[in-house]
Amino acid sequence: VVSWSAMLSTYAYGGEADGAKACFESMPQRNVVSWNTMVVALVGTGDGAGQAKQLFWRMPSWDAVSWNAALAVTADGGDVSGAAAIFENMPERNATAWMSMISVYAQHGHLQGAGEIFERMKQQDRGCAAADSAAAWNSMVAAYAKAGHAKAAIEVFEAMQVDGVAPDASTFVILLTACSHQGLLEQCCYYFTAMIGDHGVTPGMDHYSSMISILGRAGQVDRAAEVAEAMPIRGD
RNA sequence: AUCCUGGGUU
Repeated sequence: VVSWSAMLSTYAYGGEADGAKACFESMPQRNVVSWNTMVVALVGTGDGAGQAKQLFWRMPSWDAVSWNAALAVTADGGDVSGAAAIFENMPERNATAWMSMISVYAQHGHLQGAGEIFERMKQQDRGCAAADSAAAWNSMVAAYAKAGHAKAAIEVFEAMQVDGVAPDASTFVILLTACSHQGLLEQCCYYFTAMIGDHGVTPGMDHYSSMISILGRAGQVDRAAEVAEAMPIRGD
């Protein structure tokens, strides 16, 4: 079952819905992972969302991954309230569910909804993986960043540290680009430096390219070149 | 083996 499911996900990855279907149907046995993989495989093909939803409801049983997949499919169709309904009716909410729901709201500009989910997560899930993970906070930082509220994003960034959660590499990618979109050049440089010095995060290609593009847009070609020089590896 | 956070382009 594991190898068949692995094969199935290979089809899914390549966007080959037909191959995935054939594979799914010829499997000797299917478990919940196979079903989940198939549901995801259908997404992004023609009327895939509808088919994925149908398949989802035909599943013999669901796990947390299944529900999250259904949530994602619904949200991709732009159906925010539908996604919210699935979220509310999920038997179990893992870290992924919380983060997905936050980002669904954020992507549709519903900052308040995102904030409410975030608060609920912190209350219901404290001590568990979700609320303590940088990723969960990242989705909230990103929510504000996306809305163009760099200042609020920075506040969340600071709040996470007060809560004892260490920002990770992704946090800084979000933060740097949020500042750049707001034209907060000096803040970018500040956080880039702090990231390395105070947080012990090694800058990756993502961070370098953010910095270079920010500096470039600000006309600071010399500083952009300096950053590029400092890269340990050759860039793209 | 399957869902999920985050940037640049859309």
